Amino acid sequence: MAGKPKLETVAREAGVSIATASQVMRGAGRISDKTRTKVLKAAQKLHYVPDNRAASMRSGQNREIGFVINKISNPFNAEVISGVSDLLEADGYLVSVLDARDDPERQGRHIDAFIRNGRGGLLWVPAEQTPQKTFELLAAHRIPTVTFLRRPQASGFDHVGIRNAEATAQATNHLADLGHRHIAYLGGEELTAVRRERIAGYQTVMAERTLGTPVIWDSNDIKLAGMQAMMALRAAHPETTAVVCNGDIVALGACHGIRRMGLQPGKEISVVGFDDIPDAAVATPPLTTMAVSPYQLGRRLARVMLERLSEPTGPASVSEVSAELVLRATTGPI
Amino acid sequence: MAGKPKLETVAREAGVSIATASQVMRGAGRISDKTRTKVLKAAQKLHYVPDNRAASMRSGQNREIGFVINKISNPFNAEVISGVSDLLEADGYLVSVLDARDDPERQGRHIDAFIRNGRGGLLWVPAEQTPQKTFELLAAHRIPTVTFLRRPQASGFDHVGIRNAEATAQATNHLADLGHRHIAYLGGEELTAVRRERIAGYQTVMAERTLGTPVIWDSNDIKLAGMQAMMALRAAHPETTAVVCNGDIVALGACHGIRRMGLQPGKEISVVGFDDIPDAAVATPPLTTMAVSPYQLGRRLARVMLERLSEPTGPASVSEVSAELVLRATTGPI
DNA sequence: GACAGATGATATAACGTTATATCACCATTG
DNA sequence: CAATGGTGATATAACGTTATATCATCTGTC
Repeated sequence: MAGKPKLETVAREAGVSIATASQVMRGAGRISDKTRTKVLKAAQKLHYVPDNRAASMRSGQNREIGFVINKISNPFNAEVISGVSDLLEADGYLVSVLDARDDPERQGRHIDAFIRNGRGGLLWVPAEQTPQKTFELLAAHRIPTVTFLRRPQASGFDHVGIRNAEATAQATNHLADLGHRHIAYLGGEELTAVRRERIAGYQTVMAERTLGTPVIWDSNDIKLAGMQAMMALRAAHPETTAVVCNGDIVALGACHGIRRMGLQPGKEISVVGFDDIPDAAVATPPLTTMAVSPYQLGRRLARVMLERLSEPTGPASVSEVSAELVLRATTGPI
Repeated sequence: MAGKPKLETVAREAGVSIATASQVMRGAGRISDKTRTKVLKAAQKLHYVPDNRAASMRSGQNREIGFVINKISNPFNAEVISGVSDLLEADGYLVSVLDARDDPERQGRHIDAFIRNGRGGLLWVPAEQTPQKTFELLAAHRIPTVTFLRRPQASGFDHVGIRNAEATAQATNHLADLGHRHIAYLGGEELTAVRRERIAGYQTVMAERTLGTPVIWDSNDIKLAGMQAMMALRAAHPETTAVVCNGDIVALGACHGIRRMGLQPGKEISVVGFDDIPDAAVATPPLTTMAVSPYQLGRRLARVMLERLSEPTGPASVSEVSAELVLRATTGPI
């Protein structure tokens, strides 16, 4: 029971060469049934666990996939992770998650470590303000990379995302159809790529249907902030009767704020969320929202990665998924 | 711009030996300032990134820490992860998260891959029904391991957890002090180690203060289930005027259920949660709960890991943190 | 029975680092 | 001036795999 058993230990125990033991362990080459079982028995007896570092270094292959994400606690992300790992694990890959918390510096460290360790592929929601350098690094090292949600400011990367503009346009149209004219956009803080797209969809409809002047109101992505922002927005623009929100968390906060003001979400003020997080359906009142199935999105992301891995040199693909309007109780006629 | 630059490429560019380049890169050995800058310049020019696999294989060191967890979306866990990585990253470690989703088989695969890749240390919330084999594997490979929250059924592992029995006893006492006698325990499904401890604390107080007969009611750990469970519990035991919950999510669901029945949380029925997740403070009404700072808990966890890493052979330590009763609006006199 | 072609096993050189030992050189000292 | 000791650089052998080439041995065929 001295040091860890290695291939050599197993080979000696089974009375074969290292090369043979190696071939048995990974089911390659031509090996007779007799020696195969001999080696497997020896490996089992010694509790042999192969060293992936040596293997991946020599073979240039690594079935470890990293997923760099920016808010691990977001239930939407959690579902995406489930979808991603279910599909990739079925193919023998392992997915490990790194939370960059939207800090480009932390993200840089993570990606650096990722390259250092010769991982097999990277799934990545690029942080806002990601320096060009990071993209170049990944390209230079030819790391199979699929960006997610946030379309990178660099070309040559596969991408899976949501049709954001289309979705908020649909939400705004829904509210306009109900008779609302003073519709505000609530949530988000900086002009992230995603938010820019969503705001664009909202503004297009506001202009096309000649509704009230667009109002865009910032809010941090937590419930409490959403509540305060809703109250401040209403104070500044009392004519507002509906809000399109940047996300469900803010939307739920907004509903809370509406009740705080003695009004009812879906009556005096209508609210549409985005994401359809689990809480949306059980909130009081249940939230009308733009839904994309995060689990399915995760599976799509995994599928794109598998394609990239099997065809490392093919052209970059971009696939975008439509969101669906889920009608619940927070929207109603004016 | 052919293959990836390696130490040899850098050394040649700088006109020194590989050994010298290696020493410069990791700041070891005796190197003159002149050659140091020469090598660093060459490395920068070539965009050299060291290969950690080779380094860790040779040196036997790896500053990658894995965190195997069971519900990545739980905001409590997310905060723990923040605390853990903040502390460990400051020491040059990298934390990657694997979600086992309480499936011992998936967990086994993750830990297996972890060992294969020779990671530096493991932070681990053992899944329920973790086979003894998994513990033995970790012990045999001498992986620095710290278990978290769930005390393992094996000895020799460092552990960081919460004083569960003490906490639920405090919650129950609080309700009893307010005059409640028929207090139920709501939430959880199987007799997990954590839940067993919490129920024990509840039962002890129920017996010591000769309150009503203890009622334990199962519920899945999602809001909707908590709501339904509360309504079913009340139907079966109409005398119940207070519930101690297994977690905040169930507690929030329970409050929802109470309102559904036309009653008010904190008036007709009191509710105490557990965890103090962000939503607890902003719910209507704000939730009384047993709080442990997950961020601080994460830092504690990281500190124990650092100690273990610096002292691989020391005796196993167990440290448990007390929870604190946070009074909000869901508890009141009978 | 000589030869081709399978079949099964093996020797050996990588993969890219780091640790150890060694070496050349120069300055100091008695 | 020989002996000592410090400084800066290097050669070399690991670390544990896998890929390639090679080598016996056996089977069947003419």
